Amino acid sequence: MQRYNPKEIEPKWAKIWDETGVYTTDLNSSRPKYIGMSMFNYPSGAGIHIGHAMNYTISDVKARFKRQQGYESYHPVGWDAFGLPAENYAIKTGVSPQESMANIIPGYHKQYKAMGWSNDWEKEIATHLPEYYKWSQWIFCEMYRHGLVYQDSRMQWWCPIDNTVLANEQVIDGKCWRHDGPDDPPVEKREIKQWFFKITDYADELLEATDRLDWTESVKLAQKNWIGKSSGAEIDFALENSSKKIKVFTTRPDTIFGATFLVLAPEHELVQQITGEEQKAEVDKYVKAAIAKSEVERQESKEKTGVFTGAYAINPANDEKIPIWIADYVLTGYGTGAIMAVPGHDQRDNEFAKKYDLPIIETVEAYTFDEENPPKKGKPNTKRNVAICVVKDKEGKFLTLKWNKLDWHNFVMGGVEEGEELIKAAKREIAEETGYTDVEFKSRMPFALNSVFYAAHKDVNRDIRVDVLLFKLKSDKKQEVKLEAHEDFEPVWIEQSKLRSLHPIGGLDYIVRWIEEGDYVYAGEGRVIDSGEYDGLSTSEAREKIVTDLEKQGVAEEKVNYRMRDWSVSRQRYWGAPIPIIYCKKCGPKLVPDEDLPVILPELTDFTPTGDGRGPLARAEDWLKVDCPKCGGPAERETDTLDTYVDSSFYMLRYFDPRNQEAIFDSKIANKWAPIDFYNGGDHATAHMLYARFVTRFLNKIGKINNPEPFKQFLFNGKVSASDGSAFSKSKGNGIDPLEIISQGYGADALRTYLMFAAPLELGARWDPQGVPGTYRFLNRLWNLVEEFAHSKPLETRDSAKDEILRAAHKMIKKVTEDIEANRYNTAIAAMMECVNDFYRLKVAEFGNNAIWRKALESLVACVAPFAPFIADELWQQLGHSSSVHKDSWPKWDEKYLQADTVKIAVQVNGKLRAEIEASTDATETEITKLAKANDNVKAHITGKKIIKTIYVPGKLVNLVAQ
RNA sequence: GGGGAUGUGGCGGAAUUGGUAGACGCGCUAGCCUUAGGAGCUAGUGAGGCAACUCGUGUAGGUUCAAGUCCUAUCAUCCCCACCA
Repeated sequence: MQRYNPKEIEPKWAKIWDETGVYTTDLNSSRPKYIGMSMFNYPSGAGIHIGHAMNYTISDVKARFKRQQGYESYHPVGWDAFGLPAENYAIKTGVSPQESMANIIPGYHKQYKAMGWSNDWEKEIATHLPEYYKWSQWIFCEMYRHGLVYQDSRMQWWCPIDNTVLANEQVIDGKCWRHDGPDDPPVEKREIKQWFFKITDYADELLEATDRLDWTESVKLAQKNWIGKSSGAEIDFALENSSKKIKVFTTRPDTIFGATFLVLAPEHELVQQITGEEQKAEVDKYVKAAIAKSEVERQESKEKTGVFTGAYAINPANDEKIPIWIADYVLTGYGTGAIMAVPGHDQRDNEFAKKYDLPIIETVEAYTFDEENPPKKGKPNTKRNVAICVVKDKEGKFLTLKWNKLDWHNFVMGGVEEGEELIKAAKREIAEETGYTDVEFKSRMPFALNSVFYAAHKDVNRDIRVDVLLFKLKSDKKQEVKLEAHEDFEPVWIEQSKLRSLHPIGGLDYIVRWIEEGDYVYAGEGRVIDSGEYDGLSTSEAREKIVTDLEKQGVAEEKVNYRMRDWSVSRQRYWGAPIPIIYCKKCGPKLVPDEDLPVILPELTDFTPTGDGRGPLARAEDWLKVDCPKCGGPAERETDTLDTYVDSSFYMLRYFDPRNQEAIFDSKIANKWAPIDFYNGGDHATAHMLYARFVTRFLNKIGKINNPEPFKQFLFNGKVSASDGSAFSKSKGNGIDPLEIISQGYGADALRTYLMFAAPLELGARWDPQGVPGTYRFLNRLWNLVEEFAHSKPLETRDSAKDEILRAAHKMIKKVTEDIEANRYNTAIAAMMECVNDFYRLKVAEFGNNAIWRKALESLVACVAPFAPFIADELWQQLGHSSSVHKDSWPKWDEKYLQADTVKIAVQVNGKLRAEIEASTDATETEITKLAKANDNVKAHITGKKIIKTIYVPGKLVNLVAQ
């Protein structure tokens, strides 16, 4: 018998797999296809880390599982080779990125193979090779030809260290993603001319299709938020004494009667024109300061600031004259860069109005609904005004009424008579019901509550309007309380913290929030008031009607806005695909003709950015000078390179046809292989995924591919964290090197199995130094089991434990098959461990070379194979196979073996477990109940009691309800 | 501020439709065995109690014959977005 020695068998099998090409995919195979992959790797000098080990093992297990099931399974591999780290390394050391990639990537080959990942190396891709980035450039051209590319000057994030433009997502907490240390400077803004992809043209369809994706829910949500669709209207506000107008975007046109001022972003184009002489100095100062500030600094100061322009606009809804302010809480890049401020129903406008003493008008009342007593159809409606009287004493306690026989405990409240003044009515109620007479009115909740409900005692629908008033108890002075016969209640003072436990009337939540927070801007839906002809409408009705009416006057239109901006693809850097554009003085910017693609990135010796906004490519003078493709005159190439997200937005499709020199891919092959069946990763869940979807949709539109979505299933897996729960980081030096774990003697199999076993994939494993030894022990037990079997004597007699062996094996097959399918790898491994334990227990009775044991062990080895491929192939061979376990070996389970003769039934008395009985599988309810009652312990608990109910759950439990 | 997720032994985590809480692994305890190893095998391991039994899934209520699971409130941790009108 041999001992389990991963150090010996793993390199052996890696070599065999390499030589025999087990993982080479036939893209034209007639088998059903399966393609599973993880986000491709950025090659760095450091080699793979534990996070890579996690990510690629997840997709590898999936691909191997399908390969064993008979699919033509494809686990592609590639390198996201362009990007800043290699370039910065070049700046530092003078080693060109081309050279460092050539040094680094072969090292990765060895590491990937040592991890046992079943990649198809024949189809390897790398984004920095001209044969690949030709297609990055081609996509740029194709988008250009379809009107999806434009050039514009924009204020852009600028990293003062790298001297380059940054994308929004590369700015983290106000600093460059690569320089986010405490001593690093914040990012700046600079105006730069750059190329954009019009992804916003696809915003709606990207959003609309998101719901149907089989993706991790949180990622879908992040995509939706990123797109950030909001529907509303653009409304023109005419300027007073001028023909000019200001266009605002709002999602709440229903609140237009509450719009008491306008606010423009400091960068708004009209600011200069409308500012009055008197205000000019101050406005200029404010605008200058706002522009100089980075957006991050603006966000840091939470306090709203702004200045009055001196100009007025006319509210088109009511012709009121309202002042125009500028403030930096209004962003220039969203909507029209101008808003109508509704301080009555918007938190931000409210803060601003309070600070600068601008009028606040409420035009929306809350509408609440009593779900327990919905209005009944056909009953008359009776309207009523009601006051809720919140009385607070000196100790901060609140006066409530508690009914003695009813389930009712709440504030003092009562009807307001016709023509009666609200505060007077409230005081009267307080005095009548509680006796307190010395109360002082403090404030009224800024919006009323409306509710329609069925009042059973009067058999009518009540339509009530509730005002909430706060009073202060000045003294304990009381009058005599004369209660009517049905009024059986008493006043109770309660703490503020107990307010939420009052009887749940509709709107209680608003009232408590108003009491707790002092002021509370109601931004919800409801009923419109003080809005002229629209009074009484619901906010959604008013929204529609107001926009329609304003549209008729030609001053409004419905409008959808997206938070998402167009995709800036220009980078002032060297290490990327050159943007295929030629600038001609005569003809302007022209595309490089397709036949001249790729535009090869020239070799340089100096990689530092020029610092003038142009990238290092400006230094390649020979390369720079070129003839204009249109007029043939002297021209210059674009010196910007493409954002690396462009390269990674289509790589998954390039895998379908990686060597094609004539096209990005052959549509026939792509249509067979798309979409990617399984994709996973622990980063880039928003931007990369959205860009990949955008580009795929584009290729679908131009007829290159049938499926508009690239990824059928996406699993956003968790990261591996250190044993104390913190993240691994270079600076802490607490990283785990997968190759070191392997070379320590545990092997890749034990490492892979541990990573997949430690936690659900979405959660991410926590590194436990004892974890790999644990899965190693499991593999070792499996090894010894098979070895012992292989060396055992033939067992002629029928196996006495046959049924149990088969049941253990088939239970395991079922669980593992279903769990891998559903991405529950941790419980799949647990099932295999359980099976090994079962086999150890069973082999005590009888173990030897017969068909049953052989079959059982074979299925176990096959199920282990996706997780621990090396040991599986070795043991598969031990079991007498000459072909690899990694193809067409997946076992099937048979339900008939899963049935046992007897089942254990739990017996409860009043819901408490009292016994466990064994009954035959086909026993009837009566038989089982009888058996249960016969149990001694059960007897002890039911004697002297009457069994009033028996609940029987077939095959599981009996619950005797005794009294 | 907004949105989302998660709270279960000493630890990582299991638990279809509500139906025996703690699968599996780590750690720990005891015993066995031996080529004395980073080994293997067997048994035990939520808490309290001699026991019957009682308590137990962040906290407080509720629904139910029965709640980790459903409802209400609340606390904590983590992640994402962050003045988007």
